[in-house]
Amino acid sequence: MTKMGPARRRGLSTEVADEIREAIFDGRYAPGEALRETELSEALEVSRGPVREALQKLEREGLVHTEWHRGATVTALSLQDVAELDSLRGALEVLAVRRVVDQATDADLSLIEKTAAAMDRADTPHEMVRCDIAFHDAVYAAANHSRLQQAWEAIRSQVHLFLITRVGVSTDGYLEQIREEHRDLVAALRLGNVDGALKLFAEHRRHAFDVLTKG
Amino acid sequence: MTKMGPARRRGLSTEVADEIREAIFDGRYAPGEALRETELSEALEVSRGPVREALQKLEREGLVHTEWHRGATVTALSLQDVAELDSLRGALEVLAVRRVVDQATDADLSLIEKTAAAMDRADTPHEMVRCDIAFHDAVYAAANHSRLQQAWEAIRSQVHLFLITRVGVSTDGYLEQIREEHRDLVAALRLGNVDGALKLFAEHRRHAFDVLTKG
DNA sequence: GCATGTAGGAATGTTAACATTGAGACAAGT
DNA sequence: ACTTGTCTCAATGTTAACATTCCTACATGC
Repeated sequence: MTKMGPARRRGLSTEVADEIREAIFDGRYAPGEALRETELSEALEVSRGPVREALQKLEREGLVHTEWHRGATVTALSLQDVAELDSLRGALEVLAVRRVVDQATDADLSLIEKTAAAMDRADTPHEMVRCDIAFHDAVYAAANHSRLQQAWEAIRSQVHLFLITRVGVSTDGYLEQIREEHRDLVAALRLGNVDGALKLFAEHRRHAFDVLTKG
Repeated sequence: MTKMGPARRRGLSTEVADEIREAIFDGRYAPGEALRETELSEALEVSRGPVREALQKLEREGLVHTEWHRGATVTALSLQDVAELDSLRGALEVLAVRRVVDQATDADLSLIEKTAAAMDRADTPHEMVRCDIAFHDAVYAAANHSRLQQAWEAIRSQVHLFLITRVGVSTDGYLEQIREEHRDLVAALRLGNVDGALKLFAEHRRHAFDVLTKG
């Protein structure tokens, strides 16, 4: 255990980015909609400088798309986009799971377990999506690989967006099924069985992906 | 063949980023050195706005590291950093090679071949590094996967940096050896043998990595 | 009617001035 | 000698005004 963590300031652009990101996840900005700098700067009561930096940050998360002198629009994921997310996520998770099984500490695994347990207290699909993402965050954190984590963060928000759209076609037993899946994932990681864990993670992704292609 | 490509403007920040990137690769800024906004804006004769955006862009490439109110410094790669680059690159290349073998067009393969052939005209190690990077660029481009390409771009400059440092410990037959390796890689992709190609790419990475750990 | 040309306006790109922060130097106290 | 407090100043964070670009609507010509 470290006695203290870093106490760095965050800056306005970071907070602005957080605000906008939440607004998008809440549906206050729909996919394809324009994010005007002037509008945002007035609403958040900051100048356009930090807003521009925030939009750049969101662009590198793939949440918005910007073009020269045309401003930013909320990303609208096509079927091909979702397929790309699925395959890239697969490549990253293989590495992540391998490292977790190989070298994760008991404290790391406990943290992952905690995020899985938090799903029991989620009663809305939106809450569940947050927990799902938090779970994978914990897995990548346990992998102890800063660049891998960075690569995950570059698609994290897009996966979040995708999972939210999936909520629209979710069935009744959906919440409980997700909870069970994650319990299995944790168990596999605890056991240290690489192949088994990889298989379960692959199935987990497949379930998420299939719902969209079939629905 | 497309008759015309997009004709988009680039903006100052993009050009500033290019300038700084080249300066770093040329060694005009050493790893660990500070990149002052005021200094850059005066040297490039632009205001600090575009410089800030450029530095943000370079940060997402991992070429510089910035902290709150402390400015940007050129990334200094530790041994662990290089190990991270190696493993992440491996995960990405597996996906890339699979897709290239599966679905690359003949035109794509020709482009890859061209970059490998360009190595014959490279006589300095620095030139060779450029060609090496260009080769892998072509592979990722042929994979036809925008997010995979983006993930590669997030570590591309760091790999470039790493390969440049390797130049310092290169032996005599180094240039010709690299050329031969890439000829083999192209041949494997042409043949469409996934496992063979994957193995060769893994060896290629291993060669680069070993030189540093042993040297 | 369709294509082309041309203002008008709104949004982004860029700049320069102002505000805030942090690192180093130096002095005083213990 | 080592710590602690203060000061200074240079660099970054933020702001608001200015310049440029693009989209829209309307007019013009065929």
